[in-house]
This record gives sequence, structure tokens and C-alpha cells, in this order.
Amino acid sequence: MAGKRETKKEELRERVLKAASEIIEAHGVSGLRARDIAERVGCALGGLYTVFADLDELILHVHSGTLKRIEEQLRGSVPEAATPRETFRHLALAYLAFAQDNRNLWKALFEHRLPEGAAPPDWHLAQQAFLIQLIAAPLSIAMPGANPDALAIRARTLFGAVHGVVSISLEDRFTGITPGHLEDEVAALADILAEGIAATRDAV
Amino acid sequence: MAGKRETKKEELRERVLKAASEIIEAHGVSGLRARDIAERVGCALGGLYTVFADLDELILHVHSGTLKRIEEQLRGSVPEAATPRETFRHLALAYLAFAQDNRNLWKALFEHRLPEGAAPPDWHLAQQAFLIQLIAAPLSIAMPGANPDALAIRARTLFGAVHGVVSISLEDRFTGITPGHLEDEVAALADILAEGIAATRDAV
DNA sequence: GCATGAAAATGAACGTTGTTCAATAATAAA
DNA sequence: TTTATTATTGAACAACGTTCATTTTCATGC
Repeated sequence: MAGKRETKKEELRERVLKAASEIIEAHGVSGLRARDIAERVGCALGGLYTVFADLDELILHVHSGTLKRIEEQLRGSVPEAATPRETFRHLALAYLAFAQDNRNLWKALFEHRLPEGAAPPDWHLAQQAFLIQLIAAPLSIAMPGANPDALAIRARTLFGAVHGVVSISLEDRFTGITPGHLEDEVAALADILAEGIAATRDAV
Repeated sequence: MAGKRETKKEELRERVLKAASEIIEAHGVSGLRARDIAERVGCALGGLYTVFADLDELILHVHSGTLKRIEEQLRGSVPEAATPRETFRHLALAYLAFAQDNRNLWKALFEHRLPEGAAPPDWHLAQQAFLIQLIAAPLSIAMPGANPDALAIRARTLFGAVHGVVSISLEDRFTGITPGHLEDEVAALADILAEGIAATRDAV
């Protein structure tokens, strides 16, 4: 029965990842404790460190799963024959919906910090590329003359804009907007951006 | 010599606040340690807890100073006779400049979390109101028909949009834009928003 | 099957946090 | 000066993440 070691280890890794994801969604990333994970998956405290280097690495892998789910949800939100403006609206609202439905996992993406001086690994940065591409595609129609680099930069700006509105509304830090208003505002922002891009097209 | 007690206490409080602010700006809010503060101001560890309830309260007061400085910088950035569109641009660029020049203090505003379930005190929420008002004023000219509530909501949305772009660019989490491009992009976003608001005026 | 070496699992122990509190020192009042 | 408050002190505590000598489990060669 060869490979039993790897199988068990892989299985433990999956269970740890799942437990961490559930704890984060339930209590936020700051509520994630090594001892809680160990107890939940039924292994010793030290066992965690045989499948992940430390909690930071584990959290990065939770993020990885979250990003995959965001990608799915965004891709599924845009109808086939949507215009650029409709696409912006669908993407923005789908992003908001994911954040609302998976608040703590989504918040963890942005509120978790690596130790001072540690940069996120390349595979994690690469996984975020789809966001920019999803926006750059319709944008290239709205900005026919722009080169790919300019498109990528502008797409990141647009993502930042929508993300910012969702972000300060879902954080408890600021006085919030009611969920219904929030949807209207995100939709309004998507429209404003689409109109604004059309209007400033030649100013780029 | 009456009042010596209060004087000393007030003085300690100020020194603690200053030390905390300096440490945060130097090492980020996660680099703030009670023992470091105590050593720097030359008091015992327990002394900190005679002037602030805990580190969270201390950090909130650091935020307070940061917000005051942001308000100053934003108010000073808008020329007297600026049009709404010019105002948006000045405010957005001033916000970016503050974030770039005071990175860790600015980041601390958004990355520091209160313990689960604890809401920010009212005086802290109230201190953020100027941001909305600064934006709502020019917006009221660009959206002549809108009522004060709608203006406030839309102003928050616009702040969120600009904040989001600054935010994801200055975090190390995402692949960044070079500072020069960033300024261009924030200015471009301000213009896009101004144009978009004008174009969607009747759709509100 | 059994013995042997390698790998994984264990959990007590360590270092570093924020916070507390009995003991001490300093100040105001008498 | 004496006495009663009040502030300051820093050792001690609890809760973390992480490590590592020890034990247990598994794969391999006879």
C-alpha cells in the first residue's frame, strides 16, 4: 500500500485548509487560532506545521480558494452579448454580492497582513490577474485606441474604484449605507464610470 | 502646587501618543508594542494603562491626529474659485499625496481592527464626517436636484472610489503602479467621475 | 513476516505578546 | 510633620504562534 503517507498528509492539508476557511468566515481572520484549527481537525498542535509553514501561508491558501470563487462568480455574472457598460455593471454588482455573501473571507483578502518586509508570493499575485483581465476586455472596446499597458492600468483603477466603495461600506469602521442603497450606489458608480470613460476618451 | 498630578498625567498621555504615532509611522501599526512605547517615553509598562485603557484606544487617538492632518491637507488643497470638477481633482490628488507621504499612519487608519464585536466610538465616526462634507459641497453644484441624503450617500461613494484606487496601489498586496502613473490615474479617475456625474445627472 | 531506517505525529515547552494588580512611591490635605 | 489619596511600578499572568525531542507510524529489504 504505497503512497499512504502522501495520501494522509494531503488529506490533513485539505482538512486544515477547510477548517481555517470556516473559522475565518465565522470569526474573521483575526479569530483564527492555531489551537482551534488543531482541535477541529483532530490533530496535534504541531501537526499543522507539517502541512503549512505557518499560519500566514495557510491564510494565503485560504485566499487562493476565495479568489477562485470570486473569479467563478464574476465570470458567471456577465451575459454573452453584454455591452461594455452592461459588463461593468454586472461585474461590479457581482463583486458586491460576493463580498456581502462571504463577508469575512472577502475581508480577510484585504485585512490580513504578512509580517513586515515579507512580500506575497508570486503565485498569489498571479491569481489576481483575472480581475484585471475581466475588466480590460470590455474596457478595450470602450477605449479603442489604448495600448494593452494603458488598458491594464486603467482596468486596475476601475477595479480599485468599485472595490473601494464596497470596502468602506462593508467595514464596520465607517458609518454604513443600508444594503439596498449600497447596491444602487455600486450600480450608479458603474454607470458613472462607463459614462465618464466615454466622455474622457480622447483625454487619455 | 495643586494640579501637579493632572499636569504630569496629561504630559505622559501626550508623550505616549506621540511615541505611538512615531512607531506606527516607522514600523506600521502591527509593529506597535506596549513595551517599546514604555521604554521610549521612559515609564513603566503599567503606566501606559493609566492614560489609555488599552492599545486599541491609544491607536484610535493616533487615528484622530491623522484624520485632523488629512482634513487640513484636503482643505488647503482646493483654490477659492475652483469649479466642482477642479475641486474633485484637487481633493483626490491631495488625498493621494497624504497617503504617499504618511503611508503607515494612513494605512493604520484602515488596517487596524477593533476586537470582534467592538464598534468604533462615536467621536471617531464623527471625525470622519468632514470627508463627506468636503465632497458633498461641490457635488451639490454638479447634482442640483438632489436632496441632502442622496448627496451624502453619493459623496461617500465618490470617496470610496478614490480611496479604493489609492488603497490597492499603496498596499504591497497587489502588483503596484509606479507613483507617477498613480498620480495620473487618480487625476483621470477624478475626471471620469466628474464627467460621469454630469452625464448621468438625470438618471439619479 | 520481521527487522530496520525514515518520516510523520505528538504535546510539552519556549519566547513574545497585551494586560493586571499587589506593593511601593509620590502627592495633596490636615 | 503626619496622614490619606492617588499614581507608578514591574513582576506575574494568560493567550498567542512556533519549535523540537520523543514517540509512533509507515515503507523497505531480507
